[in-house]
Amino acid sequence: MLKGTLDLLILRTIEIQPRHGLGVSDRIAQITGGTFVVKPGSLFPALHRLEQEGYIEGAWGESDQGRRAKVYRITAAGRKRLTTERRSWDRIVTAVGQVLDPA
Amino acid sequence: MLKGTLDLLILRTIEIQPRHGLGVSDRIAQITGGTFVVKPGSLFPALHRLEQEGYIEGAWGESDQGRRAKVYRITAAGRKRLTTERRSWDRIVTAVGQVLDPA
DNA sequence: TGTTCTATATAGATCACCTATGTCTGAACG
DNA sequence: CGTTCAGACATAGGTGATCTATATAGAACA
Repeated sequence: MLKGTLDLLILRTIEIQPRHGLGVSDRIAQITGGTFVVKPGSLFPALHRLEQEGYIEGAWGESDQGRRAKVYRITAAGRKRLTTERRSWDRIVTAVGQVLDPA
Repeated sequence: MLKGTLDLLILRTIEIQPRHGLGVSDRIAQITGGTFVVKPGSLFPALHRLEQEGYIEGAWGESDQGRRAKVYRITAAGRKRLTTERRSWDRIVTAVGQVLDPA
C-alpha cells in the first residue's frame, strides 16, 4: 500500500467506531474492496505507535466473536491529528492532480 | 512527500514535454505551488532508475539557460507504465476516500 | 489432547526517499 | 588569466515506514 496513509486510515476507522486490532484491518479491507490489505505485521506496530503518541487508547475487551481482544478508541488528540492528516491528504491529492492534468 | 508517487510525477512531467533533470523538479515545484519539492538527491537516483528500466531516455543537450544538461524524454514503455501508474493512483485515491467518507 | 482458529506481538529485512556532500563546466569579473 | 560563482549532475549514507516471517496465547472442537 501507499506509505504515509496508514495512520490516517486507522484513525478514521476507529473514529467511526471503536474496534479491536484485527477488526480495524478487516474493516479497511472490506470497505476498500480489498485495495488496502493491512497485515498484522504492519497493523500492530502502527497501533502501538499511535497509542504511545496518545492518539488512540486501547483497553482489553472482547471481539465480535467473543474473544479476548484489545479494543481501541480515538482520543481528543487523535481527532485533532486526524483533521490535520485529512488536510494533508487533500493537499497531496490536489497537487498530484495538478501534475497529472495541468489546467 | 508521499512515497510511491515520484515515478508517476516524473513520467507525466516529461511526457508533457521533455526536460532536463533539474527542469523536471522545477516544473513539479512550480505547478504544485511548492507542495512537492523534489530535491536533487531524490531526483537523480529516480531518473537513473527509470532510465535503466527503459521508461525514459536521456541525451546530452542544453538547458533553457544554454548550459550542458541531460534531457530526458519518455519512451513507449514509459507511456505504458504511466498508464498503469495513473490507474493505480486513481484506485488509491478512491480507496482512501471510501475509508474517510463511507457511503 | 492435539489441532485449528482468532488475536496480539515482535524481529528483521526492504525500499524509497532525504540529507549532506562532491564534482564538473562555463561564465563573469577583477 | 586566475578566481569565484552558479547551474547542473552525481552519489554515499542514513532514516523511517511498511512488509515478511515467525512466535505466543487462549478457546473451540474433534
